[in-house]
Amino acid sequence: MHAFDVLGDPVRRRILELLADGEMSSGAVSEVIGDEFGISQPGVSQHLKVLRENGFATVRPEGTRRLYAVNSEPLRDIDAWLGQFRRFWTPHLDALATELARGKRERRRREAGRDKTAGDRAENQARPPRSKP
Amino acid sequence: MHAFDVLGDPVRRRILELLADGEMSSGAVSEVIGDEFGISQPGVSQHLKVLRENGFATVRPEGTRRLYAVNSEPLRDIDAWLGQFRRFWTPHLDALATELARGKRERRRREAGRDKTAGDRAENQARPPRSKP
DNA sequence: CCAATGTATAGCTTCTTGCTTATATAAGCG
DNA sequence: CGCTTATATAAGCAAGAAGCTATACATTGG
Repeated sequence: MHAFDVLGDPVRRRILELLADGEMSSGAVSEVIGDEFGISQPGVSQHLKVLRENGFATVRPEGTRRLYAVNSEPLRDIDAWLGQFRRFWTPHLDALATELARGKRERRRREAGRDKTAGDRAENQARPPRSKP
Repeated sequence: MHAFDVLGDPVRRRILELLADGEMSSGAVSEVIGDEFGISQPGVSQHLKVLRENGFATVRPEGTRRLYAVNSEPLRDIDAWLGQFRRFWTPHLDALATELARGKRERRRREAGRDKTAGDRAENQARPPRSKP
């Protein structure tokens, strides 16, 4: 199962949010999730299993309980994947300068007289700014 | 459909990667994807529809073709959600200092003599570093 | 050892999704 | 115009995922 599939489920996302505040027992998670989403203990347990098996969470037995905690590695992978798009909303300063000086004007010219469509969006024309100019 | 579900599919992720290099016609995308994943033109078209309807891509008709481009907003949303976990792998400097001075030693003491288990992972004990100490 | 508590697994059902083939729409060209 | 090319939609099917109930396993306290 791919990392993105794991995060595709709202219950699992919520569980991770809970774990982000520190370790939590399976039971404690079940209670909150059961409350918020109305699903049974086995249901939650299965989600925990998915998180576990895909490296999003680690477990530590403590007596009869099982304490879950976030493991961030897969999240970091996702972050890395996202990295290749990050330039779309955090352009480098020089790229931004180029944008302002050249792109916008040119774009505006092309659009003159047309009605407002999706074509307005910056990334529609944006070529990737070279990383090392 | 949630943003994470959209990215759950490898074909859609790949399409976004293609679009990240600039606009591409539906047909061009279909060709590459069909090649790489062995799926039909309608199959690709449906994926493009999902990307479109969920705001990951915009379309611009040009003659008989349809040019697709990345729209980064939903990606930014994902990036934002990921933000609440980013501290796990990029601790603030002051938090890092605290870590080094206090956490590590304490942790090591607690672990002394135990066998190597999942408990070794930093985030297992990690409480969220206060954002503004 | 037994019962109680905490947690996980099994087996089943239902809903969703990602394909496929076939067909519709739409623009360009002779 | 009608044909071709580019793209989208429709309908149907198969696989997988998420939920449920019932049950098994494990630790602990009496």
